[in-house]
Amino acid sequence: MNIGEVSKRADISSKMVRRYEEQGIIPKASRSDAGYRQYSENDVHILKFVKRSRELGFSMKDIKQLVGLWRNKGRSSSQVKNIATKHIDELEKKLKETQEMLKTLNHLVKNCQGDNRPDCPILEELSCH
Amino acid sequence: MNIGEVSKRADISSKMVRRYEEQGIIPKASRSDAGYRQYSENDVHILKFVKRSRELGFSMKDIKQLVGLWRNKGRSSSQVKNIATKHIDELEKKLKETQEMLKTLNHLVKNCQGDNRPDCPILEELSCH
DNA sequence: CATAAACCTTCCCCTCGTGGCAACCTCAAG
DNA sequence: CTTGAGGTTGCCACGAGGGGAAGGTTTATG
Repeated sequence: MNIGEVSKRADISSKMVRRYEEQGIIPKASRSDAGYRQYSENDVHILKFVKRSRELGFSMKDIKQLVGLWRNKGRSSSQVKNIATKHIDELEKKLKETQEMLKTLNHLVKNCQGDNRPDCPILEELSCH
Repeated sequence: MNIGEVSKRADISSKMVRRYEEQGIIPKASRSDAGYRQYSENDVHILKFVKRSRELGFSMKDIKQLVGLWRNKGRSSSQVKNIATKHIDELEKKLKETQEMLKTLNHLVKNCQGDNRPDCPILEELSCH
């Protein structure tokens, strides 16, 4: 299987498949006589794992570890849980920050007429704080 | 006022003050004989405006427009409101995405023992989907 | 058989907001 | 006069990609 095929199957751009290989997240692909990367079903499986992990917001650093643990049958589930828990903490922090921003922004927008006049409480707030 | 002073007053690194100037977000500072950038109270004010806008998550592109509108007395508040509303929409989208991730992650972590055994529903989910 | 389209390779630059470092210049105090 | 603090420019890095050039390969078609 060439990179285009594996890319379609895992729904990851060829570009990123090459990059993941560089970063050691997926094993180095063997090459055809012409130097084309060759992939197996197993590679598709790994790439889907990576994709799903990205969808859950894990960083590439985390994913590298997760793939390692996934392939290591002697892992302990606590290692995986630690990575996930740390990630949850970070996401919750971001969530709170975003909620704070939204709270302020919604309040500002509600008080802005949005007409042709220049008076604008949004600019007021941004300038005075 | 030199860049270090204005940087302290607005709580923005000197680096970023120079960068904002490059990007045309703040006016080009005049220079002393030695080539040092010179700032006024007004510049501090603009930089604080930028800082506050960043804290509300606006992009630099948005901020450039906001600063322009702020300084333009002939603006209409609808222009400002449009920028803010678009930003709110984007933040809400991100918020939902983060909440979705957290929902899944919390569910997974709850079902993971986190012990010395290799069995791990987190890896299961990541690999099978 | 030749040619064109589709595919692969590596390499470099762009994003966005920021930090760090190097090399060099200037200013104020001891 | 020297020293240290602070200024100047310029380049490189992050993370997670995207875009595209320049060139080699494969495959289908006239």
